[in-house]
Amino acid sequence: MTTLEPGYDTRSRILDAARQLFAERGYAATSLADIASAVGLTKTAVAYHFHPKDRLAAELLAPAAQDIVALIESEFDDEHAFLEALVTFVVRHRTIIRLIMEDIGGADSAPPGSPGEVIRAFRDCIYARLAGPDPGPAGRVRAWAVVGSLQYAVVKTSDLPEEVVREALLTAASAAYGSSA
Amino acid sequence: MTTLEPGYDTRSRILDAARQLFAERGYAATSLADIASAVGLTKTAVAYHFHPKDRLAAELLAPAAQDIVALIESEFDDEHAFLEALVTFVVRHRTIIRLIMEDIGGADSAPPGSPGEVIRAFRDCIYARLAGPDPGPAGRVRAWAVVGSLQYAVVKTSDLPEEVVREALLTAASAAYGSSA
DNA sequence: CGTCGTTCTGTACGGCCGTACAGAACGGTG
DNA sequence: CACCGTTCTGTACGGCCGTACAGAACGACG
Repeated sequence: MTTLEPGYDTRSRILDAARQLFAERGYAATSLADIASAVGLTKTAVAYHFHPKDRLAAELLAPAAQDIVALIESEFDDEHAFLEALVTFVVRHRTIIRLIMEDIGGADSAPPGSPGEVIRAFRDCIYARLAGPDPGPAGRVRAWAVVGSLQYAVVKTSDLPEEVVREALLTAASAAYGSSA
Repeated sequence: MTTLEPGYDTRSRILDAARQLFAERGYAATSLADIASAVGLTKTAVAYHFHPKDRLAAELLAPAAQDIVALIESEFDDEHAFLEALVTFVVRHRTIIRLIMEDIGGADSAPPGSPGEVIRAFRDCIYARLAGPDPGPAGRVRAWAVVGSLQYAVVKTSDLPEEVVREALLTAASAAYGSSA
């Protein structure tokens, strides 16, 4: 490990390939062999670096962790301020947003304390803030519509520059969010 | 088959269970054994009624087929009229909308002429109409946001009455869609 | 009663998955 | 040179998946 350039490290190359494949096909639909062939290795080589498959997801999710806790612990005076922070978060971590929104923690209950548990709590918290306390049917529909718009828009436009997506998404989401009145 | 009550037919019970499980977990994540245990049968019994697993999806998708072709072939003078028709379609077939939007036809290319091919063409057509001809970055983001809001809102509020969801969703989606100006 | 079609069970197969483990290649260090 | 940790290969295992096939149960029909 004389050359410490992180971009050419095998671990980093695996992480990059995994991030892209997870974003395209989802976590469960991407096998270790898929990732391995994308990097030019065997699946056992990938498994050597990331022992359970979960570690791959965990390592990809790690950079977003602080932003997650910042998002759920901060208080926002304006509802629009929260939405803006949420959009910023989603756009910044758009390459792994599918892992957060869909893949990690499906119907099966992960053991308590696992990353899946944390992610689910995060999602519930986001939804609760969007829907507000004791939401009516229209409020529920509206909150889920905002969540869906964030995820889809961000995942399907990964080729666009971050700032462009952020701007357009903020406009669309805040319009949908404020459509109750 | 003396008693022709369709509600108590085994085929119908399998279809109902499959529709619910597909909506909750997705197509690929639901095994024949899951469906079988939900109905109280073995997976081979389910496979007897629906020989390839695809037929299950095909049979669930069939009722929406005419609405699909009606939606992509009709001309709408107003953009808002198209959006209203789209919302109506999505809400009416909300129990299978996940199959259409996500599951059928992922990255792997289905053989031409298969249901997956038709579904993908349908999705592309919907997106093209939402995004308009030669869409800019903001237009792309906005179109995908609308698609995502439709799917999420409809899937996550399956317990609410259809008309309520339709009303609220139409408001939210049209607000997001018309947010360009 | 004998035969048939329908419906379901039991068993088994091949394929893909994640994982485990032994060992080869190789540069660094004594 | 001898030793060692790191990195990767090859092989193999168990588990779950969809599927195939033989046969039991059973009502319908002659």
